[in-house]
Amino acid sequence: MPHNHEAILNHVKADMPADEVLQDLGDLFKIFGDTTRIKIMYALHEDEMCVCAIAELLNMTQSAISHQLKVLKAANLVASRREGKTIYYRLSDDHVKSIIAQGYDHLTE
Amino acid sequence: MPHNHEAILNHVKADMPADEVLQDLGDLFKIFGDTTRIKIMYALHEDEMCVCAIAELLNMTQSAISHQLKVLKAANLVASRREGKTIYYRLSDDHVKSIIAQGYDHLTE
DNA sequence: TCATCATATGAACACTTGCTCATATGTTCA
DNA sequence: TGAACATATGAGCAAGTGTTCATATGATGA
Repeated sequence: MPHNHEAILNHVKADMPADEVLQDLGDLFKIFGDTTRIKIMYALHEDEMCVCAIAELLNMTQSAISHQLKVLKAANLVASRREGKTIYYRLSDDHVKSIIAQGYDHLTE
Repeated sequence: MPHNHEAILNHVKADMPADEVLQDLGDLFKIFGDTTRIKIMYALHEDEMCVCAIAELLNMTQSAISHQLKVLKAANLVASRREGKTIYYRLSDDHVKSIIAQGYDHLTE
């Protein structure tokens, strides 16, 4: 007969967050899981930047950057302000920096 | 004429990690960007578990779990030990917990 | 109001990804 | 050695994702 895990399962189940929370967590990290978005967030690390500057920095299309900024904004990872024709993007809070830093730590060990 | 970003670009470029590092960072977070893997890591949060227990907990195929454990192991996020026929998996370091915790913080604000 | 710059958006396509199914590997015990 | 259990693996497929291309929206200044 297959072995039994009743004890462990009951214990772990009790500590498990709701499915919805875990789904949201996955969705959040999915956003960090793309090099272009990582680069954008890194670029905004110290200062705000306009869309075309980011595009020039990453040597990518304005459209591609704009699409990604939309994703980042929807996840509350970046915020923006308009100044004339130009729109400046910045990181919306410090979690971005901490998350990336933790990831970096894991890599460099 | 389009506006100029020379100053900002030079500044940001200097602080930008190598492309390879950013690629690795993206690849790492990509692994956190899946609900099944998040659940597995959460399940291992406190204690090691064998494959079939995880499968039972998540109500998923043994094969599906095994495939994901392989991904997690390749990224050094989990480690395993054999005990007879059973193989127990555990988190390989504390970064997993910190990364998930940071993500959780971002969500609950 | 018209031309130009800055950004956003939608459709389409190539590429990736996670699961399933079938099967292989590895271990134990009789 | 063979049967049963635990896990791993490979191929295949449906669903998701990031970029491009064309075009739309919005703002400025002449």
